[in-house]
Amino acid sequence: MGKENIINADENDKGKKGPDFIRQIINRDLETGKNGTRVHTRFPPEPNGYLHIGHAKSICLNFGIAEDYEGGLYNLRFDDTNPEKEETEYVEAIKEDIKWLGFDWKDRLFFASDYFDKFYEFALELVNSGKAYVDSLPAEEIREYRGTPTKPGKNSPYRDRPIEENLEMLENMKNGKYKDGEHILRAKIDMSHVNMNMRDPAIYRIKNARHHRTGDKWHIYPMYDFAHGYEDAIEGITHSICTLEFENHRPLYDWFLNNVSAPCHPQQIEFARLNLSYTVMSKRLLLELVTSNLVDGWDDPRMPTISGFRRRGVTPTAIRKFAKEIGVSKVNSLIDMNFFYYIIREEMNETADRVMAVLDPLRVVITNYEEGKTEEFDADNNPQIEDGGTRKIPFSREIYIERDDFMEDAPKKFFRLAPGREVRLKHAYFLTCNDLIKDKEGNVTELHCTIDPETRGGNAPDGRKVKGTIHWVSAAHAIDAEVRLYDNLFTLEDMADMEEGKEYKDYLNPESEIILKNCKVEPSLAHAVPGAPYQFLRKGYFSADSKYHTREKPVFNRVVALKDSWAKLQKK
RNA sequence: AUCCCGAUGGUGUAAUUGGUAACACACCAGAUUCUGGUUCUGGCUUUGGGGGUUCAAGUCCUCCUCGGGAUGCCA
Repeated sequence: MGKENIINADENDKGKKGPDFIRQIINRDLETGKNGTRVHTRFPPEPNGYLHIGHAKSICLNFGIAEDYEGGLYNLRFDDTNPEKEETEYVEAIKEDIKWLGFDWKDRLFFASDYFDKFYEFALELVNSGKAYVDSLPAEEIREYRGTPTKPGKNSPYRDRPIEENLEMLENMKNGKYKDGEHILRAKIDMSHVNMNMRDPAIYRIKNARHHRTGDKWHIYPMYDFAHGYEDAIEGITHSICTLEFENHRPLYDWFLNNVSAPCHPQQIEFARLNLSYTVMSKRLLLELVTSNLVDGWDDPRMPTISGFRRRGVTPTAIRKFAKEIGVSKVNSLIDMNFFYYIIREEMNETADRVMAVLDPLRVVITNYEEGKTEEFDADNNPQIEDGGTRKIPFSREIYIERDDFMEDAPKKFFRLAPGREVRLKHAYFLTCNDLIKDKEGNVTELHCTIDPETRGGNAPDGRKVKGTIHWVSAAHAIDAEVRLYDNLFTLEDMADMEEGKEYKDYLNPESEIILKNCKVEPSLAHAVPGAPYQFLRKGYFSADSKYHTREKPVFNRVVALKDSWAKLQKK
């Protein structure tokens, strides 16, 4: 049974890639029967901020692993051991984001605070076996006593406090008899250990603070290192997957489990957290962006948060695909944001309905088209899908085209509209520009063009070709819309490379959000709902903004631009 | 400085665990196209350095170099 459960390259990834190093470890454990046939993981967020794409990687890893193995289980556990930083608001937001990603933890929602009583029993065990003591040194002195990586620390004068006294003081700590920081419970390990984490680490600190779930019951709160392994053990976690910065803490994780009567001993495995170019993944910085109103909340479409990407129009499947494709390793790496954009495009190319929207309108009068006349064309919704269906597009004498689809002095390589040149209006007619009208400043304000009636539907009976096809909307039928173009939040590829003396705000991209208020979109977009992807033909993938979009005042966000080889050519 | 971890093309991840270094992205060139999108074809570039074991090393050993982490009563 366990053997059949083992993931190999063939079934996991169509023979392309072998299992990642974590799944290899699990495969081995299954072979040796280390945990029987069980595979049980968890995602343990601290409810002190919103989830970002880096958390999504971790969720997809942890929960994805459990889903991969027959009978695998995964828990959602809030690691709420620090009452001063955590809030219920975040708990709800985190649950919503994970659900949206498509994971269902069923009845396995837990809180570290549910285990506070058990933690206390474990602490008593440690005290009773002489492996923990109450220290009364002030924080600064504890720091001094700890030494440095090159100099060993020295024992606290309170290190050999009698067990009975420790017990009594711990009880008093618990009951709120002391002020914050007055005493601390520490593990008695080794003050000269080469691993600083092992130099008598803190177990309980006094915080006379109200906890979002346990209220005023506790006056002491457990430290991460002490609590985390117990949380895992209590839940029967088999593989406790965390990020690289906890590698130095693994000996501690194991020490705490080894020195009490823990129900089992999960294995901690570390992987490299996600770094994405042109953005930051630090909760502190993201919180700062929000509180200083540099962005429009945690779900600003420029934010690398799950809720930000959701509002922008990214789909959960794209995020999951991304998480899978970037892989897992122990190397600190920087993923190119363009790779994420590629994943989004790859999906939306298949799923997004094509529509026409003119972002920067230029009026075109078709001088040989009857005034007041309207006709309709059938337009395919998605050429990638066989039965993608069609919709009607109205056409009339005055239309809008994209301003940069016209050039007065056009180079040879420019395949779009220019005086005397002919292009195709997508789905409609061939169009030739005859005249242009300018304002006093010399800006082109209107084009006078003619269509070839013979080319109705988009093809010429005489077989002549046009180099360019452009999109358009009928002026009389267009819907006014606001369109927001989003781009990278920061201008620096690797935000870890910030120059000294500068702060991350110095690298904010002023063009990360461009709001266009005079856009003209085709009538079918009247039914757009947030989350549904559209391809604005030749422009990019867009979705209605979940915060501001209304039927009366449409607002569309650009999820990602289309590849643009003309723009690339121009740069040369 | 000490300890821990890591190093495979421009980027990210593989390599049947000692047996032809591959997949994707990016980039370049061309073809196709009623989206300068998509699709297709071709090209480019890789095992950080020295030494060793072996018939055979990206993989094992050793030294070096470089990068990251660790000196919270944060997680």
